[in-house]
Amino acid sequence: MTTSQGEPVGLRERKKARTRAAIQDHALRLFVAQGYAATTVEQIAAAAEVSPSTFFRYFPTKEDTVLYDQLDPVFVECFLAQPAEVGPLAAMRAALREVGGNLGNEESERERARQRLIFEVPELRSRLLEQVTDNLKMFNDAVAERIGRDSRDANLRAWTGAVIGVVVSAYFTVLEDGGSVEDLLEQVDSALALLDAGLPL
Amino acid sequence: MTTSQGEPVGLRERKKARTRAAIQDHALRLFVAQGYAATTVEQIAAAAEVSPSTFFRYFPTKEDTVLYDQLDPVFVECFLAQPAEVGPLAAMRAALREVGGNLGNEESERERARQRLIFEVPELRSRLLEQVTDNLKMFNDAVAERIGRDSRDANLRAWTGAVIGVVVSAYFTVLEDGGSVEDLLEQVDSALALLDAGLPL
DNA sequence: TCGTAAAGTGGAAGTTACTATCAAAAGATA
DNA sequence: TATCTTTTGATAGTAACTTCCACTTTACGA
Repeated sequence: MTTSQGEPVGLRERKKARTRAAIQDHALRLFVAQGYAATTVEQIAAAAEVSPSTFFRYFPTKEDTVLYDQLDPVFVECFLAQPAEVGPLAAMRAALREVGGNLGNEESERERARQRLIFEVPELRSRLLEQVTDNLKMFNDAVAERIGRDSRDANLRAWTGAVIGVVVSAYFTVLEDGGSVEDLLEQVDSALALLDAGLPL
Repeated sequence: MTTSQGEPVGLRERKKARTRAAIQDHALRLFVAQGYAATTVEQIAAAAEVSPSTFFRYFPTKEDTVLYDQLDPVFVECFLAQPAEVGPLAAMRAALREVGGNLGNEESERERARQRLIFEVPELRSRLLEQVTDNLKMFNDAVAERIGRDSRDANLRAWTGAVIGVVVSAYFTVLEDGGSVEDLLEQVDSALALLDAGLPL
């Protein structure tokens, strides 16, 4: 009961995926409609037609319904798939464009709502930043391997830190101005270009 | 009932300051002794001999007992006090050295415990990062004024983002290795030196 | 196809962080 | 001393999680 890629797709897995998606969809919908804090887990569970216990089996916390990002693994895969001769910054920018360019209209709108929620609700914002530092570690290791350098190299760590810092800064700037997902990609990309040019002040 | 600086120092204020310090001290002590999650607000309140209601009047959340940083305003003041001809990066490094060099032994030990807690407890970590992005904004504005540039300048924003990113990266690297507060200052400083040198990869 | 193991679900009961309210106590002021 | 303001503690609540157990549904070998 597996695909050619080896992923199991039995009835169980499909049902699980559907339940998970239903919970997340209803959660986002309710959050947008009546606010994050004002929406209880019980309401979400009721809307998704599962019990509260089941809710917590799918999402460890209420926050995770917003933070769970389907696009993230796609981006990572895309980054790693870039040809070896491309520098790490260029590879990142290419991956960004590829993933961002393939967003359907509905997907883009949903993602925008998600980003707004994260930006506006302090608890979500801080959790996002935690994810970012986790990604910093993974990014650092990936780049280390890519350019054949020790992952603990101080130069490298400073550089990856700068990359992430630049991205976050651009990200928040766009969200402050209420920009779209497309604006987000554009601003992040040009900020990375500045970094590539040696951060001329 | 005020000093020559105009700060009120009545019995009330002094008692408040003492209560605040007592709560934070007992909180940190208990967290270190028996773990953050295992310590309840009731226990902290009991140890500090106040009611739980009073606890929440002094610290909006349990997290804040750890996150409240007495050194932060000192650092900001120190940064702003640097002579105008010093570049922003050099000013930052100077402020870092000044504040870090004046730490007493007890203060240093307490700070180390605080940093370890923040690093090890996910909720605290993510809250810290939120603080960092708030500081990013303030830092950006301060630098903008310092060098006479618009605070929304994309170049500037990318640059300040990079600075903060480099600092955070160094910070986490040291904490991962269980370093002291002195190691922390040293690593952050040399990471900033790398940034100053154009982040040679 | 049937029986059994495994996985998923719901319900109930408990813990704890946090909020709101209000009356009593303590400090400031005249 | 008398009064006015600030601070405190007690009480009662809400909601996010956790734990545990009995029940149903799905998977799979015989």
